[in-house]
Amino acid sequence: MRLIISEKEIAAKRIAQILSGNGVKEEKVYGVPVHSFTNTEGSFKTIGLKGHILQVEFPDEYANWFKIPPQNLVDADIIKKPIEKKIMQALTKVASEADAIIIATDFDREGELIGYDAFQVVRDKKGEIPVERAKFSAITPKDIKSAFAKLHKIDANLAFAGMARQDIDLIWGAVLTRFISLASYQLKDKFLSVGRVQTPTLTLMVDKELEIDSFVKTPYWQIKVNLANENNEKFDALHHKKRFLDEKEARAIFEKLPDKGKVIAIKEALRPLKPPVPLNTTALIVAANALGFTAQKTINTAENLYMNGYISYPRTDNTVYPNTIDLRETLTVLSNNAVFGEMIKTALSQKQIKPTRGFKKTTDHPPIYPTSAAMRENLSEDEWKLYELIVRRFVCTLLPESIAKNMVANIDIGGEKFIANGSNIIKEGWTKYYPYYKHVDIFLPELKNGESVSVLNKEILSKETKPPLRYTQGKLVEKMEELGLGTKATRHTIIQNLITRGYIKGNPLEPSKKAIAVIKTLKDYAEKITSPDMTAELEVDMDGIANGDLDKSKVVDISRKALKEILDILNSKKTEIGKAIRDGIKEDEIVGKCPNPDCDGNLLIRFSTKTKKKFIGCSNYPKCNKAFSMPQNGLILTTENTCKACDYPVIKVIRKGKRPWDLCINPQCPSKNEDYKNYKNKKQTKKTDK
DNA sequence: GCAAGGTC
Repeated sequence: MRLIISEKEIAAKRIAQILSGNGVKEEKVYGVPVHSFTNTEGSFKTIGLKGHILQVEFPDEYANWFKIPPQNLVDADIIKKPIEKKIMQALTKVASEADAIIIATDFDREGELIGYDAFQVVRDKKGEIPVERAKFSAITPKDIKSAFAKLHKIDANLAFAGMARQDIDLIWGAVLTRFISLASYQLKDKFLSVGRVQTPTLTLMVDKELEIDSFVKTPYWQIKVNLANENNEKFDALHHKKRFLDEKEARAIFEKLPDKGKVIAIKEALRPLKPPVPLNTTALIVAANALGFTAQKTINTAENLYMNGYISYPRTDNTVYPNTIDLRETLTVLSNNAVFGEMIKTALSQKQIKPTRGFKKTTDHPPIYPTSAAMRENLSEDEWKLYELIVRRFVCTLLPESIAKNMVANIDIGGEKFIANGSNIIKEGWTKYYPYYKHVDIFLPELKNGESVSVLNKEILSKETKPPLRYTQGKLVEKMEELGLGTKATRHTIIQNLITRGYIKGNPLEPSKKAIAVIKTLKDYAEKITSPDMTAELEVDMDGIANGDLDKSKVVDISRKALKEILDILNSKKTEIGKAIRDGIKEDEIVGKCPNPDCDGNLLIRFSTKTKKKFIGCSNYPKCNKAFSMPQNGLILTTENTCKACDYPVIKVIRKGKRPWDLCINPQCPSKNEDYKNYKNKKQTKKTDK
């Protein structure tokens, strides 16, 4: 029997179905599904992992943050700990009867590592066993059959490249996280995390915030006129000098504008509007973000759709359909839902279907596309919204382009040049079926050269330049991909982590003062960890390991050395760093407006030296002595929200292993407050337990 | 109690 190991259960099942000639038998081994079948090649079993089954860690003796100085972690051993015990047991049990292994994990670097780890686990238990690697980019019969007809060697070097990443991430992450947390006394639930991906990501938002803070608005003026042509069709035009920095100059022109003008030039151009390219994970997050989905919600919803067979695998970098996907067939399947009838008919009526293609062509999976027709009533509202987006996007990648006509007219009014723009779609292709893209139609009548126009109205618009915009989750994911930060499967988690750590909040995302302080000190003393360059350099090294030019342990050792140098500097500045970060944290501790009607103060998180407890008190103390109690444990975050029931400020409580909890600070709040009662009850039962 | 990477 040959054992096929895949990265996930659903793949194990489908591979068995595709390769079996005469049906598949499913059994459970330690609760893990194992699929058996026989074909002309012999007998096989398939088993699915759950991604990584091993995790890198420091040995237990390094667990205590106080006893072990961070620098001791730099050269500490790294062990691999099983994280999926049941799967390990099932894997070794089934493998004990196997005479060969076929690794069929995802066709990317982490897939190679996951497969290699699984192979090692088997070999440790059972001794040498032949191993081969199946490489495929989509779980379609065509792809799977040809992958298993031509098996490859397992690529140990590629797996070693992944291992270098694991080691470096753990060492840098643990050392710097512990250092910065210890230096600022932010411990347990409040620890301050640092990492190769999260810290440069946070830096993006902090830099943006600093740019916004230091932005100086410049006032400017525009002259706008409303005109009518000889047929009395009305339209707007703007003085060709779009921005007057001197109001007097604008006003002087404005005052002497006559009430007649003349068209002096007309330009028309046809502009093709290209249909969108196939969706990968980033593009899906961006598109769904425009519909109000957070990155996490998009991923969760897409996972559900995938698990129910409605869409293809949602974690992919690819934006080019492989030719093993039958596009016409897929369209036909989708037409089972009449909602998409007309759109699909239009797509199918083309003699030749020519899909668009994006810049990224990868081997991991196909782009995200719908795989079966879902009915609205079988999906949740969010699932339907996302599914509809994926269907429309898919069909639009197969539809012809639309064409817009852009017009520019130059108009002379008393010797001053004005410009009128117009745009409208003259041929509807894909845009007709893609409501997420809205072409801005600007009306401009048919004008003739030399035609006279009358000025119906004129105004001076007083405006200011605007600071740069904060990142939305979509824009941030896009930027991360551009900079090579994180992967398709992790970017949304990185953002989510930064939120629960109290580093960022809101929509668009805004960094806390704590985040600004952490990034500032890291930039001063550990610049490397704040820049995407660290990832870029690691990628180069990983390529070197993968193609055999570099040695994994050497790469890790060089990285250790760089970290040591940084840590020496950090240690010499420990006191200043701690103070700077604690000062930042204090600034975050404005809970909200004081509810006392005679008081204009802010509620702040304070510490009572008498009771040795944190509490919420008014900034106008002792004039105002409003005060509230608050939870003593966990990370407490302030929010901009007020209670729906009583309008008092709301705080967020984050504790390990628990859901973030929004808490109204008013003890007499009318909705008060099952959550709060539960919290108190639990605390009491905990005490009595002891 | 540390990271980032998989998957649920």
